[in-house]
Formats: sequence, structure tokens, C-alpha cells
Amino acid sequence: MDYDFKSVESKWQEYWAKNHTYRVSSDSKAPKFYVLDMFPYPSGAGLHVGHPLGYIASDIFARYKRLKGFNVLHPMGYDAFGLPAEQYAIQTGQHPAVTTAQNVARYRSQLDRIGFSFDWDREVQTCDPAYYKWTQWAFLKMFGSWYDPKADAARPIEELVELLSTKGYEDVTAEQWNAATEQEKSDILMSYRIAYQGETSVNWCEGLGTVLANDEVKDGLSIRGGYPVEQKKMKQWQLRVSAYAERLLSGLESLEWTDSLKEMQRNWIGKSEGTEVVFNTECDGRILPVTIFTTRVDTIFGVSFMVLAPESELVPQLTSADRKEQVDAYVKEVRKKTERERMTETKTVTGVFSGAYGINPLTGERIPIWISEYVLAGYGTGAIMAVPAHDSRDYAFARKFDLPVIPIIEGCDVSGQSFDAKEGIMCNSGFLNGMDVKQAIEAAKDYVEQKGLGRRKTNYRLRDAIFSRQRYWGEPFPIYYKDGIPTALPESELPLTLPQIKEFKAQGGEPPLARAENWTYNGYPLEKNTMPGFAGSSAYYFRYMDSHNDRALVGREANEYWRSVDLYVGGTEHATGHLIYSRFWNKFLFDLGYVCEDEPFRKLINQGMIQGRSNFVYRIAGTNTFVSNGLRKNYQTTEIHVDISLVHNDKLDVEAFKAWRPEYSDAEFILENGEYVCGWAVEKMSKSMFNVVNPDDICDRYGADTLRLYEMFLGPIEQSKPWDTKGIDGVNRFLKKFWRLFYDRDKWLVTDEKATPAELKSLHKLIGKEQQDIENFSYNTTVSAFMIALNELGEMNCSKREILEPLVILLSPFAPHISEELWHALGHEESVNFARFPEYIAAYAADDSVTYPVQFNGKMRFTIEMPKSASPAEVEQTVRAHELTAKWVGEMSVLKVIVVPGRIINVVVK
RNA sequence: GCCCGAGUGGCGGAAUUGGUAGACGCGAUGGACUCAAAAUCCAUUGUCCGUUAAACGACGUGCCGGUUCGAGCCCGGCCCCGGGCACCA
Repeated sequence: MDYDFKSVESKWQEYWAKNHTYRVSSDSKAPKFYVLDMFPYPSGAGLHVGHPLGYIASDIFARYKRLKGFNVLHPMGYDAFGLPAEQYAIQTGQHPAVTTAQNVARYRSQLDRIGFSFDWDREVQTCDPAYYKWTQWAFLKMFGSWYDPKADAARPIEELVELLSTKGYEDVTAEQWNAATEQEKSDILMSYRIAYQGETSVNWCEGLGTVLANDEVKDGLSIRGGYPVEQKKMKQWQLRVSAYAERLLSGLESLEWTDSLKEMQRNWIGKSEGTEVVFNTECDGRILPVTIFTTRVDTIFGVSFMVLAPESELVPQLTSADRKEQVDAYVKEVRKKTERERMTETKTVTGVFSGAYGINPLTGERIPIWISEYVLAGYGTGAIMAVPAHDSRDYAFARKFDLPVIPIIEGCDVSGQSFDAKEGIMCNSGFLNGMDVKQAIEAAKDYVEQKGLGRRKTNYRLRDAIFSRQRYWGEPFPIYYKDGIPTALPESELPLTLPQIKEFKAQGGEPPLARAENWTYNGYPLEKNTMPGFAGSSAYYFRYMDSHNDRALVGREANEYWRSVDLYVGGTEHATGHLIYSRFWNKFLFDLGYVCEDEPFRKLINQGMIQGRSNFVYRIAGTNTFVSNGLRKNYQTTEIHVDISLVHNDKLDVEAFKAWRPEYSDAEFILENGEYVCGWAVEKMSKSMFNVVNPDDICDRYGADTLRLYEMFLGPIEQSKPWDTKGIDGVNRFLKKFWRLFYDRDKWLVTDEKATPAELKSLHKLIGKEQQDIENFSYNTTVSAFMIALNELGEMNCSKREILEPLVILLSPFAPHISEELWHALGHEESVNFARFPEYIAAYAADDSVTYPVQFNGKMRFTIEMPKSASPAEVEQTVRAHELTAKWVGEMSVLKVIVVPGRIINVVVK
């Protein structure tokens, strides 16, 4: 029987599905392990060979953990709400639910061919009402909660109401609260709720007709579609993520994530410890205190002007009558610019004098107040003190508008640029003179606080998440407007299902739900916005723990068993989006006692991208003649992408190329050595570059086991690397060779003979390697170790059960189909999935001799064999004894013997 | 501009973290089998020098320098590539 991967793979895929082999129960005595993939958005293009990389890695880990005796939860689902399906609906009129269901079916069939050990009984889809009921439920909880700084946790809003009505809270006295109208009470509570409605400057994307969160915008363009984004003041639902800034930051320390990813989150949270200082200002005779934020109070003696953000609400009050015209014109101009323009023009300095003056609280000096877009309204207080000598932005501004530059650090040269470094000795700075900068920062902070001029303040760059989208294909808000007051829908009304509509495009500035019929609750209008994409993906990992529970997001027992995700695999592109929102969402549910862990993802692995390898042909300018890569320097050519299916080993199939496109049917070729050699480059895998490789095709030609092994063999998981179908023959050959240890055509070769020490050594080496490498996600070297072991065993013609049976178990996480087939051929009734690994580890530990190479001054001389348990001293003794007998040592005297345990011995001689 | 990560054969990448650099695979070259092809198997494959040849020796991990018996790995200074953030005071 030859290795026929097609029949083997379909046979066992059917068997696993029929027997629910991968179904997992929360009711187990075994230790649990939760392995999760970031669930995909089912796009119309289907999967390419890069998508399953992370899934294969996590599947291997899940299978490996099962072999080690863990009860493994390894689920899969779909992030099924989202913009592309809706954009498609707008173009074609097809309902997003229909196209989404088609795409899900396509994804499922592609995934099934690769042989994953997902427990599909727990599948979730975010667009399923039974699922989004819990997204809406969490929103209601956030609407019904506030962040209590005393408890440093979210609490039910009722506790705040109690506080307000008895003692008052912050600016609101109990009298004021009790006398307030319903509308006023709603407004007060709104400024404390975790999910709240507020008017802020938002990222408005005209092209998509909706607002976007900060992480959905890059370089002033929407990530989906690349449309320009502008800043607009709008009333929107928001999540008070900023209340969790400190916890999101400190929580990172306990997580096993890569440093680079943690660093990205730290930067995004952007903690900055500084000081708020009050400057009195004067404008047309009026006095107004203005608070500024700075991280460098020590430079306060170098302040030569102040700057306000154009959007700051202080601008009208701090504009003198005679400057009003210029200021209005400037503010109007700034507002007109798109976000992208403001970003690309950061080098050009703009600004206008307000006509007002501030008083430096330390020197009493009178300084001008300017307005400039380089100060942001949304950060700090929207006002700064400018120290041009020691801040490059202030410096550029001062130079442009000819404002004084006052150096306050001894010996610094500010003639050409500012001196931003936090080092040196202070001067021109009153009581700070002579201090080191670091010392001065603390001294100045203390001084400002003692004199009552300001206080220490920590700021974060992390903003609240804008949570409304003016779109159709998302979760409806469980909110209705009772006499204009936003009111929570009763929990018993959930899920609030998405109404049917016919036309999906937003019209007249109204979201699509405005056109839904009877979109009301008890006669009151329901909220017309929908939730953003990240709503459904923020807590899906809880749902898998208990996916059929219709009474809770997750039942207490299931939650206490599975707790949190032990291993999460996905791309870095979610670093500042999904991975922040999920942590926030999780911490919120934790505060209210609905879940038992406050961090969702213990360990995180970021798989790299698999890039495409594109091929090119070179057309000689103005002709239809193509020149081979090696000869193209002699001609003026244009590089043209050619479909990689027409190319093998970079050699073009000329006839297939002619047939590819009508315009090439009469193409002529200049060959080298009788062949047309194509150029190549590593690029993103995309249809337009004709370099997409579909996993279905690989499964057809080589089988899923080969695909799995090859994707892992390609290189380290976390690294981006190009797909190159050429190399796949190597791993395919490996599987065929493996098969031939069991079968010679129809002859069954496996015997019960006792294994030789050499055979056992090969096996034990592999077990050791696999143990070590899988836990470190170094799968490429594990695959190599398999190949080495197989080469050794093949040479020994080893077809012994004692060796092959553990080998099948070891291989099963990587190549489950062939392993399952051979496992049953070895006479086992149960799936290899239920085989257990540990008994073979004992054998590995027993095999313990080490070969040491012995070098003299770094030169290899001889080897000695020592037991693994030998101490360095014992090893040294053996070497010295050996050295005395070796006659070539001659007159040399031994200075010392260096023993590296398990590795090498170097004898230093003179 | 700031913060991460990396640089090793023709290619993807190994190197047990300071211990025989180039494992494993691809590609390439030669050979066996075959009428032929596919498949399979065997050998060679970092560079250079020398001898008919081998053994052997020299050089070699982006560049320059340092520490060490020993450096791809550690330290100092550059050069390039990839990623993230970007007027955050």
C-alpha cells in the first residue's frame, strides 16, 4: 500500500467529525489548557496559505498538550459583523447576512481540509443574535456602571446615585442632585458611566459614512478602504477605556507577551508624569487663571510664551478685541484641514498671537499667549508653557515668530537647535541654579506644590473608545430614548435583533437604521447607531467556555474551570485595537464579579505574515518581445507580474504564458540556455500580484499533513517569511519515507523485534528535542529533528514497533492524518488523539551518555564518552588521565581544563 | 525624530544562549535504475590557496575596534533592512 494521502485524509476527517473526537467537556479532573486563535473575519476572498499559519501552530500546541494529559479547549468561530460585507451589500443589494453565511461556509470547508482539532460544537458567530445578546448585555452593564476611583474599579451606577443623593459627589451637592430634573440627572450620570454618550471630536470618515476609533485610522486614512478621515465634533457613544489606563499598563507586567507587543501597548497608553501649573492671564483687562501641563517644570524659568490649541475653549476668552479677526481666521483655517493634511504638514509652523498675556507664576514675567495647531486640544489641558531653548517644537515656533529663546542649562548651545536632553546643570533659574536637571525636576515639582501654584499630574494618551457606527451590519444598541433621555432596555428584552432593511447605504446623514420600520420600544425611538467591529470580538473567548448557555455570558462553573486563555495566537496588527479592548472589557467584567480573572490572555504568540513570492517577465519597451532575466540589462524593459502558476523553478512555461492573456498570444521570447528565466521578489500575497497560493491546491497536490509540516518548517512562527512552493517536496518526501518504514507496497514491515541501542538513541534524541522545542514554539527545528531521526532510522532499516509507535505519537500533532492511519494500522482501536505521551519520556531520561569533544587551545584532538551525570571534576580527571597517555602532548604543560557541561572540553596548554 | 526587532551559503533557515558555524530542507552538479519520463536512491555542494590526489592548512556570520583560552552570540562606534509611534509638552 503506497501512501495515498487523499484517501487517508478524507477517511480520518470524516471519522473525527462523526465521532466528535475533539469535543471537550468542562467537567474533567484533568488540568485544563485553553488554546485560542484570533477568530477570522470571513472575507469573500477565502483563505490563502498565510492565514492558517497561526492556526496550524496553535493546533500543534493543542494536540501536544492533549498528549501530555491536559484537557484542552481549542475552539473556533467567526468575527462576522463588519464593514466589507456591508460595503458589498451597498454595491450589490445582497443582504450582508447572506454573503456572510456564504463566506463562513467557504472558510469552514477550507479549514476542515487542514485537519484542525477544533471543537466545532462550541463555534460562535458574532452576528448571531444568540451571541450578540451577550455583547448587548455587556454594553448595558457598562451603561449601568461608573468608575469609582476609591475602589479603583467599576461599580454599579446605583452606588453613585446613592452617593449623590446623600452626600453629593465631586462638583454636585446632594441638594443640587435632589432638585435636578430627570434630564439633568441623566446628564450628570452620563459623565460618569463606563459606556456614555458624549460630544467630542471624532474621526469622521465621509467615504464610509461613519465615525471610526483611533486604531481604525492610520496616517489620516481609514484602515478599511483607505478613505480620508477628518475631525468632527459629534455626539457619540463612547467607552471610558481611559479610566483603566493605569491598570491596563501595570497589568502588562504579569503577561507572557513579547516585549515588542507590550511596548506597543505602553506607547499607546502613553503614561506621562508631569505637573499642572496655573498661570494667571490677562486679556483686555480681564483676569483668567489657565492651567497648563508640563513634564519639565524645571524649565519654567525659560518660558518665553504660552500656546493654546486652536480648538481649546479658552480661545474665545483669551482673544483680545483687536486680534479677534486674525484669530478667527486662523482657527477657521485649521478646522478646514483634514487630519491627513495636518499630519503631513507637521514641518510647517503656523500660529497667531491672541492679544492676551500670561504671568509666569515664578518670575512674575509677562509673556504673550499664542494659538497654534501644534498644541493638541485633546491632551493635557490644551494649553502649554513654551520653553524654546529646551523643546524642539517650541524652538521652531519661536524662530518662526521671532520670540525670545532663554537657555537655562549651563553651556548649552541653542543657536541652531534646542537642547532637549534631560542632563546638565541649571542656570538662569533662581533657586534651581546649580542643580542637576534630574534633581531640578523633582525640586521644581515640590516647590510648585508647596506654593500652591499647581500639582503633580499623570496624563495618558489613551483615549476613550468611540463606540457608535453609523452603519447597518453591527450590533444594535439596547438603548431607547424616553422623552429624549437615553434609557437602558430591560435585560429581558435581549437580544434586540437587527431589523430587516432594503437599502443599506446611509442617506441624508442618517444611519441606515433610521429607515427600519417600527424601530421603537414601547413607542419610544430606539438608538439608530450600531456597535463597532471590536464590540463582538472583545469577550468571545468567554463564550467558548460555555457557548450554549443562554442565561449568562459564561456560567460560573465553566468560567472557574477554564478561567482565561493560556495561549493566544494571532497577528500583531491587533496590538492597539482588539488586544486593548479585550483587556478593558475583561477587567470591567472582573470588577463587577462576572468573571474570575482580570486578564484575558496569559501568553500571546504573534505569528508572522507569510508573504508571496512574485514572478516577473520583462517586456522590451514598445514591443511584444520578452527577454529572460539574465539578459535584460541589455534592453530597456518593463517589469510585469506574471501568474506564479505559469512558472516552475523561476522558469516560465512559455506556451501557458501565451495562452494566459490574449495580448500575449503572439509574444516572442529571448531565451537564455533555451529557457525563459523569470525575475522574482517577495511581496504581500495578493490577487493583483498573481502570487496567491490557495491551501486547497496544496491539499490537493500534497495533502494537509504536508501543508502543515511545511508551514511550520518554513521558519520561526513569529517571523515573516515568503511562501515558496518549491521547498514543499522536502517535507512531502519525509512523509513518504516515514510511510515506507511501515509498508513496502502491500507488505507490512513492522516487527516486534527489540530495538538496538543506536535506534533507541535516535528516538530519545528526538523526544528530547520535541519536548524542548514545542514549548518554545520552535516548530521548524522540531520538524528538522524528525527528518534527522528518520534519516538515521531509515539507514538502519528500523521497522520495529518499539521505535515506530512512539514516533507516530510524536508526529501526530504535526501530521494528524497519517499518524492516525498508522496508529490504527499498528492495531489500536482508539484515536491517536487519546494516546498519552509521558511513558516515553522516562525512556528518554534513561538514555544518558554524552560525547565530549576535547580540544587543546581550541584545536579538536579527541573525544571521550561520559555519563550525563558525571560532574565537571570527574570529566576533568578523565581528560587528564587520557592526556598523560597521548604521546603528542610532549613537553606542553596543562594550565587549566575547561569543562562545559554537556558540550565541550577545552584544555589550555602552554 | 523617538521606541522595538533583525543582518549567517545560490535560497528558507540551524547553532542546546559564550563552546567543533552552516544542522535540516530547497536548489544546483554528477551518477544509479528506466526505451524514456516521473518517482526513488547514492555522491558532491561556504570561499580561497597548495600538491596528481587526499589528509591537512588558511579565511569566513553587515563594517571597524574591544573583552575572553574561545565571540554569530557580550561591550563600544558605524552601516543597512523590517516593524511600531509620531507635534502627546
